[in-house]
Amino acid sequence: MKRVIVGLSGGVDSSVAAYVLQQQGYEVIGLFMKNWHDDSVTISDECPWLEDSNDAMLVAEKLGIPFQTVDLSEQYKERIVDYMFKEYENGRTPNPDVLCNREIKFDVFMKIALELGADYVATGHYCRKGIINEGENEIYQLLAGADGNKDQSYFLCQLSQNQLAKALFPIGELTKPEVRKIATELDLVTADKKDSQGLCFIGKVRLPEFLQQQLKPKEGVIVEIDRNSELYQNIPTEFDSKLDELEYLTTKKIYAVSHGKIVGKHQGAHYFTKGQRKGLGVGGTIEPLFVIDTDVNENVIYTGQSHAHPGLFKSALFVTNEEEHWIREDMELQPGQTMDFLARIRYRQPLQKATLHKVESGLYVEFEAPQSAITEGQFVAWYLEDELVGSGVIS
RNA sequence: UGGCCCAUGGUGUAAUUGGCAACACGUUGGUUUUUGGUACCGAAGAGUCUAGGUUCGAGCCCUAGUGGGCCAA
Repeated sequence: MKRVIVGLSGGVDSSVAAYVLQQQGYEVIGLFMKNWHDDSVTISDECPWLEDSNDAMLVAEKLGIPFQTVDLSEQYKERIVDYMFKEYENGRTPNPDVLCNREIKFDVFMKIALELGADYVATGHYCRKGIINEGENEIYQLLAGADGNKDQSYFLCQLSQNQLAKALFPIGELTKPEVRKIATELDLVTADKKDSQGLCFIGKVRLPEFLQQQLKPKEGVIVEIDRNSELYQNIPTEFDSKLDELEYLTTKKIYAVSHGKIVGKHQGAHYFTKGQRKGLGVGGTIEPLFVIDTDVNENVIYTGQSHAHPGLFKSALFVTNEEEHWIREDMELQPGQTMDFLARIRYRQPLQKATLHKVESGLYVEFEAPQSAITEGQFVAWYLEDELVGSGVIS
């Protein structure tokens, strides 16, 4: 009998995942990871992890499976929280949950599970795993969950073949309503529990307050750039080569205070991200103001009116070699190669038609339609049909 | 110094040319969402610069003051 260790989070999804594994004939062990215990930055819910671990235990009891708890908060702090601060400090916007899966759940946690004699590690993610038999080898695929509304493959976009080899996603074929129904029929305590939101393990936090632990507030100006600014005029349409065009499309606009007018003040440019609307505190405009760029060196925030402001859109992005990742190693493009994919730059975004251009220095992702708020530090993930083929950090 | 114009919620504007102040943005609460962000729904904010006056009744009219802008010299 194969042994599976399932990461019980204290939510419905992982509860049902454990049950499904049981039904499939695995020897199931539940393991709860505690990754955070500083509730000073969370919003409400005095001690969320305590309640979660208790729920996880009750579910394990109900299913009659062994249950243990591991404390990974030290590793979480080193690998996720520190990374977050570093990225924000550099004016980028990190995606801690993608990293959490790569570094914690499918690395630290997975190693612990394997040491405990597990053959597989399972989680309650809405995604599926496919296997292609290639002679003696198996190639693993990361596929979108059957529930198109909950598909969480994006958050697993940084997994490797080795990690995928040992992973199981028991609820990937189910929809959220089906999962809830099963939990209700089994009378699990988590059946009606609200879906988790916000930072995985930390929960909902007020980000500026959280960041202020390390990034000190610093007053700066907010500048509004007119949508008809000359910065957006005279767009070349002819290029000597495709590479020139891609380079042009991914070049960042260099804004200066003199390009617009000062409309307000902020307490730190690194607390803001591209595409952000709330929190600027600047009123009096006909249409809402969105952040189109932040300059953490000069500590200036550039904004523009309306979600259709030209400063918000770009039709291509670049990923450096170091930050390019292929789940399907066998499909990795070689310099000079080009291929059409479907891509998204944030969770739950409808897939967009895009073309990947591989060059010596990295990878260009060119979208058919211009995308709003392509943000440095976030992940772009590319798909073929419902298979996530690769991903990278936007630079 | 003379002349002209303006003064409304946090911000920008509106109010059938006298009948108890509207809209947008912002703020805030919630919903959606295992990142940031977005989107959606709701709420709270002014009694109209100050002091007088006309009127049944004034943000809208009159007088003075205060503050700001413009032209002239």
